Amino acid sequence: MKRDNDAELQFPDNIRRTKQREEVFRLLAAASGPMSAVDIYNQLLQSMTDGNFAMSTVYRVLAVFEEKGYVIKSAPSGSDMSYYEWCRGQHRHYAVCLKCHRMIPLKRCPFENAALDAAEDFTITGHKLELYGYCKGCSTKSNVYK
Amino acid sequence: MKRDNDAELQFPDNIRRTKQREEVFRLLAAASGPMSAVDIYNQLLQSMTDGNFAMSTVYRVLAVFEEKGYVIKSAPSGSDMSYYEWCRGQHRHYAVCLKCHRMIPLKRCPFENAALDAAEDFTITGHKLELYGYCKGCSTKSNVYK
DNA sequence: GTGTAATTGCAAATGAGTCGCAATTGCAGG
DNA sequence: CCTGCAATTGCGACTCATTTGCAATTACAC
Repeated sequence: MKRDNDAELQFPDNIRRTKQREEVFRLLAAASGPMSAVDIYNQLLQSMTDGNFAMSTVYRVLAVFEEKGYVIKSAPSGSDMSYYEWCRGQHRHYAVCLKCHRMIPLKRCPFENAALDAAEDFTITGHKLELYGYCKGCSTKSNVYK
Repeated sequence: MKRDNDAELQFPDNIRRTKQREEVFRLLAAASGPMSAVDIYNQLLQSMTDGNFAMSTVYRVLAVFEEKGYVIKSAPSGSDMSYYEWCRGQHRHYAVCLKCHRMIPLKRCPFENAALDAAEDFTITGHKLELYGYCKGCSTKSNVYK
């Protein structure tokens, strides 16, 4: 009965604890899928009746989490903003609904199993794949470019 | 010797011809990969010593091309802007360099051939896959949601 | 407790992309 | 070739997600 991404997520101990960061962590840990910064901000405004929360703080907290490798930032085409997800180990793919923009996690990575039956009840009309890494020039030279 | 995406690209005949559209078409047809609107704008400024070119025109021309299905718009994560590519038939995947952001076309679609050896001389450190389509709710209801 | 560096709130800046509007241009029909 | 009107363009102002400068606040080691 215990899902493997439920209650066992802990606030990372190599990151300075602040109320704001704990709140963002709490939301991301409880979320079923990626959230936008605005999503997070709005939910934060509701749950916090005391201190204020600045939008810029949300972005900065997310940036720290991402930099430390706890959060994955992604920007599905069709949406003009980024989505953030607490990283739970195994890499994930999503089926993005063209209409409501919901991101539905795939049951498994299609590269391991080409069946592509994706999530249940999802009509696939297209897909997008991007590989990341370094091209010949960039993998030999050091990190100079921009 | 004749590459299949070389000289045989024609300006579409179901689109009104203007100097600006022809120029954008010329650039995209000559490009080896996707270009950003800013790329296009800058190259246009150089090659055209006569009339002026507005950034908004570039966006509008690209929008028309995309709407008619001649151009594919994409936004690789890590870059905060969109890239446009003249559509040459078969769908394409790219290896995106994390450093210089160049988009290098894959020799074939990894879904057809899982080898994933990608372009030559490219070190893959990760990949991103997105499926597009409609979730259960959206595929049954009509197009109301935003 | 105290001090200091890290973090935050705020407000202003940025930058890609969009939009309204008046001036220009493509092109169908004479 | 000329005319007229709808489509297209240039311009500048605008939007909106995200970033940044700075002064005030806060976490946490000593």
